[in-house]
Amino acid sequence: MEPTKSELEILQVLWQHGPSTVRFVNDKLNEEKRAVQYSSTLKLMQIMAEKGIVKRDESSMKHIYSPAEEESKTKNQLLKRFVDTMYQGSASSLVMQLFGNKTTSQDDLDEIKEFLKKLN
Amino acid sequence: MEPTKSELEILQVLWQHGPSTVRFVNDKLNEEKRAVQYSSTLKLMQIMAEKGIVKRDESSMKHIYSPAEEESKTKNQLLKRFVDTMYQGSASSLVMQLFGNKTTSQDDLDEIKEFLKKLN
DNA sequence: TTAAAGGTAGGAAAAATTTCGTACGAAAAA
DNA sequence: TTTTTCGTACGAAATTTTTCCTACCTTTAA
Repeated sequence: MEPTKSELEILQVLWQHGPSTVRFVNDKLNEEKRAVQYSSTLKLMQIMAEKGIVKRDESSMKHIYSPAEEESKTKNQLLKRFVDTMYQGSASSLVMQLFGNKTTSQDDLDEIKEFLKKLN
Repeated sequence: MEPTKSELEILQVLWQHGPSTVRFVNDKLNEEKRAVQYSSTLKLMQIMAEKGIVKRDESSMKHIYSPAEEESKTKNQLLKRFVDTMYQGSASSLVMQLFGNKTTSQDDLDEIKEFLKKLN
């Protein structure tokens, strides 16, 4: 299923820090993103559990949440959807746009070239 | 400002077909996307005009709507936001993901390699 | 000149998403 | 033991986004 914007923020935290409690996620959101009440984050994560976006380990009192799907799988899906809607499915169009963009750094370019070299 | 999902659909039509009437956009949406009432599309486009996402030529009875910003500018913004939220701003991560993605066609990959070669 | 077709405006409702107050239980500290 | 702290559950409200009904005007066709 499609994570919403806020749900994606929570997934980011889980991807970055591994399985976490609501408290931990909420702290990270407040540190890194914006002020949000504990009960809001809790509610959202409960909803995500219902939807099957995250799994929940209830064995201890502090429930531990983790992503239901592989990070790469979810990101691939979202990337594909983005390419489809924005570039009619043409990945190369996206890349050209990316590097026509002045804000994309030389470092990024170098990194990709390195990556491509290894690919052959 | 941030176009919503539905607003983006409308922008697509305007980008693809140039300045258009509500009727035309609504027809395209129904052909290409999903069933939607004329008055819904009208309302949305009115809102987009208020927000300044599109401009409106009211000189004739049939108002003509056109994107307020260049297609490439808007897409760049959205792409940048996508890279920032999904890949911590690392464009190279995105491209690597693209190459790992089975849904990206070989032709696309070749084209991207070609493009990157020419870049330096 | 009247009827029909096609246009805009605007409000209200519906749906989706997000936020948070409050109740209540368990654990930890006093 | 009592109080305080920290956790979940749940409902409801707020906000944002989307949909569409209806009124009313203009143009076109009969």
